[in-house]
Amino acid sequence: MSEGSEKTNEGPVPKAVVSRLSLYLRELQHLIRAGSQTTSSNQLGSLLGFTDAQVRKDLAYFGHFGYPGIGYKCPELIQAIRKILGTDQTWNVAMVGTGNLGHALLGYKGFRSQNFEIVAAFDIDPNVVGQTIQDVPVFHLDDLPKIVSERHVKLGMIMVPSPVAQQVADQLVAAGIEGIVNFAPVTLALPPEVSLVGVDLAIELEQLCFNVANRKAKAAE
Amino acid sequence: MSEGSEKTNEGPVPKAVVSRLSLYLRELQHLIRAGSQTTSSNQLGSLLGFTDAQVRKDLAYFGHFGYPGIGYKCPELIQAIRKILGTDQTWNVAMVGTGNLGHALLGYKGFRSQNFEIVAAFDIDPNVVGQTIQDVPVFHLDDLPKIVSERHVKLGMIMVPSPVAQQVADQLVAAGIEGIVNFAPVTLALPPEVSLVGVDLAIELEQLCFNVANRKAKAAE
DNA sequence: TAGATTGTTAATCGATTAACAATC
DNA sequence: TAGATTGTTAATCGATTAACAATC
Repeated sequence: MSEGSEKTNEGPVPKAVVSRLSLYLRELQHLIRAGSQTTSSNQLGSLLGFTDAQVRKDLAYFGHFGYPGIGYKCPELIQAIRKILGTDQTWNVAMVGTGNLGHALLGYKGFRSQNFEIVAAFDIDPNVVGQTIQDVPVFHLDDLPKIVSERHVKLGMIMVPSPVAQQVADQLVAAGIEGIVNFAPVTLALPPEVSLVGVDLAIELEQLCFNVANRKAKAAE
Repeated sequence: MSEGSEKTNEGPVPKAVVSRLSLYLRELQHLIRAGSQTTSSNQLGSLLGFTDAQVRKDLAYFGHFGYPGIGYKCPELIQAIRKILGTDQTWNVAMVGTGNLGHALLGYKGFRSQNFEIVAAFDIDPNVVGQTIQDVPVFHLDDLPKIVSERHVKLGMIMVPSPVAQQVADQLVAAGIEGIVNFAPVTLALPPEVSLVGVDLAIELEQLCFNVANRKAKAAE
């Protein structure tokens, strides 16, 4: 087995590389389900629309995972990428806001299968506090610091209305959360040591819009 | 008023520029709500974590929207960006899949406020077909081509389980849809003339994970 | 062996930033 | 006028791709 632990490439890892790593992982999991035990940078790249060189370069940031002449062994590479991303262990997640979207996401199976576990939800509505949604207990927002500390929660998801998103973010940070996924369509100001990913559904549609509206211009180029 | 219609910069517009355009728009809308009638590339950039040069360069792809010595007039720039993105007119959207997540998104207010209207939902479950969810009628998937054509639907959202996502995508394409937001955690193969945006919630958490796990290494750089 | 494929270097390409004349 | 800020060019920086020796 190739020893992949030594990082061959110095310097910070570009954000784009890390996001492709997640795509490689997802694709490898599909390949395994489809019965492939082995793949290549060419196959992996083609499936995702990247060049083979890109795939190899991305992986080379973190070590040597392939076999010249052979390619990559799917289960092995999956394990390697999981370790790089940190998802070889389970991460506890807190969700703040149990409205339509939060409620729905509490039942989403896709998290646990990638080693994320929503261990607590938070709200201020007395009608939901104390309840259980999809086996997840709902606490009052005031209990956030206590639960985060007790359950070693490092990641949080913000599913509250925009006007209160920043204040909820501040509370998450104060409670010791280290990374936040924000679904509210606002820009959050956070200390630099806290990581942030924003998901704005209207913006995703806008991007599509631009492409569709400029489709013909694009085709003509 | 500055005439911003002539594109000053030739060639295709980078994807990153278009996505920042959406952020500028969102920020401008906040500024207006906060009472600002005017802003500058410096202010807009600072709020979002970009340089002022980046903001001006991005806008320069599409025209001259600012006033030297003054800055940008918020309402005017909002209108200009809307026009660039194509969201100065309403886009009809079809949603396929009315499970937890689809159901929740049918009630999401953030779409209409940016000029997107979900005019129809689709499913194959006889228990939901014929119903109305949040004022949106649910049709059988077989009716997709008819409704897409009748209602001039150009955009679709895939909210079905992963195993059927590709086949639903094919049906959307066959029905004449021109852009798709895919929430299923799979890579879709689409003809090049159809635009695709993928939203994978587990991947968003993975990105966070990597940053948190490498937080100390990053801080030391 | 011949064919396939890796890891890595060098070349290319594209995107960001700095700087500044023009403008208000 | 002096101060502020744009649009744009040139310089810098970083990311992608091509190419190939090394390996199986």
